Amino acid sequence: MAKAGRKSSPTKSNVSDKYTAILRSATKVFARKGFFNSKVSDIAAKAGIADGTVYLYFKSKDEILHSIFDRAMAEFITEGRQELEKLDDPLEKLHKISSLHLDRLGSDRDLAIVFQIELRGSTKFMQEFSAAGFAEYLDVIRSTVEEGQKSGVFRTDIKAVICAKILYGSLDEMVTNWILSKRSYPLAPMADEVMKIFLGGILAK
Amino acid sequence: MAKAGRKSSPTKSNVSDKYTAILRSATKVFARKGFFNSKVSDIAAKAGIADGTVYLYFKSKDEILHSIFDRAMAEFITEGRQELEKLDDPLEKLHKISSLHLDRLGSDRDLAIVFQIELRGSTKFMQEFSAAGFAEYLDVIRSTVEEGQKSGVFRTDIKAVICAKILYGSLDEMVTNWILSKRSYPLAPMADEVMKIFLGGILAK
DNA sequence: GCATTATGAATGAATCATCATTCATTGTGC
DNA sequence: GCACAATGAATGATGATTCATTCATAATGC
Repeated sequence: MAKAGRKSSPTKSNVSDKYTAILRSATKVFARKGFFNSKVSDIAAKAGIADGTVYLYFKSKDEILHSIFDRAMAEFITEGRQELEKLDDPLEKLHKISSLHLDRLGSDRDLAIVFQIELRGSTKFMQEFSAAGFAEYLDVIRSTVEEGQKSGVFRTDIKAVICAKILYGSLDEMVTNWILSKRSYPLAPMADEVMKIFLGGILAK
Repeated sequence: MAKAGRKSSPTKSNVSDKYTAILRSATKVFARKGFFNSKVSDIAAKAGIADGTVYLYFKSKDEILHSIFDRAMAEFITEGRQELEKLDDPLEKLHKISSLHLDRLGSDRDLAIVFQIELRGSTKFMQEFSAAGFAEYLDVIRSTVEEGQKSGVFRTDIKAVICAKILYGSLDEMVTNWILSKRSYPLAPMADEVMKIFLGGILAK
């Protein structure tokens, strides 16, 4: 049973069509049931294809999760770097990082769930994740902070690595909370709130 | 084959002995291989008992994970409240929260791994977690911040909930990083670093 | 004290369900 | 009618859970 009639499409398109259909479908299924509770047949069903077809595009269930991550992360980092290059002020850069982070995950709840929850569901993935994109991401923040310290905008009596972890941790927590919350609210605006505190601290002057 | 001779032990002790032995062993196994990749037989083996015995103490593998969490969280919250009652200054309270948080997890790596990684490995657990102790924990932080706002120590132009999430997120990130890092360093001292930034922000004056 | 029986904790082999993965078969475009 | 994509039923492995059985100890009767 095909999803919907599309037989006529003259382009031989569907080659990579199906690839992304599987990724999309898998993201939804993983988000809803968790990686280990998701059956490959669920993914296939939601993508409107047969179980076996999945294996024409992916070597294993694991590889699907990896691909979801690799794609999203690569895209995110690339786009991020581009945006950052346009800016000079380290302060503006940090702002941009925050809003990109929340924008991106805030606009795709399923992807956000896979990132926040499933990707961490095993130390195995975590370590691969950690080795790959994550460290890189933290490093972008860190070096931005250092820039700001050199230029005198930021305090120099604190360690840039710690700052980076704190900012990342704060954003991350915003996302996790947003995912778990029953109320639905826009995530992106939280960037300002986070920055307000991250920059100025919570002490009264 | 019994583990080792112990026939002579006169106390009938072992009743709850085995219960905690299983919990301890499970914490190790879960930490090392992840919940879904851990076999009940691994847990039993490490605890030095037969597979079936596990089911005399726990209804299911799930229940083991739950118990690990329930125990640790209850203990943590109780101890935390006690410590906080001794203090008046909201600022000191936040400090105490941070160091308790990092102390506790920093002194039991396996438990930390289960908390940071495994517990979040499924939205199911996450939501239960969220409903139970986690919300409560966040709330302790939030109300402490509010206290400080009323007494004038903290800025009033920021939302206490956000502050709470930021502090929690920051601590959480410190723990996660510590777990994933190959270098081993003491976690607890990070509390000061976090507080320095959380309180004062990163902007130069 | 000694033999005899009862208890229930502990065992671990067997059961049973669940899926990831494969592959013989069918369909399709050229 | 070929080359290749897609199918989905069958396969095989895995591992949680069960349960008939063992056995150390305790209780009882003498």
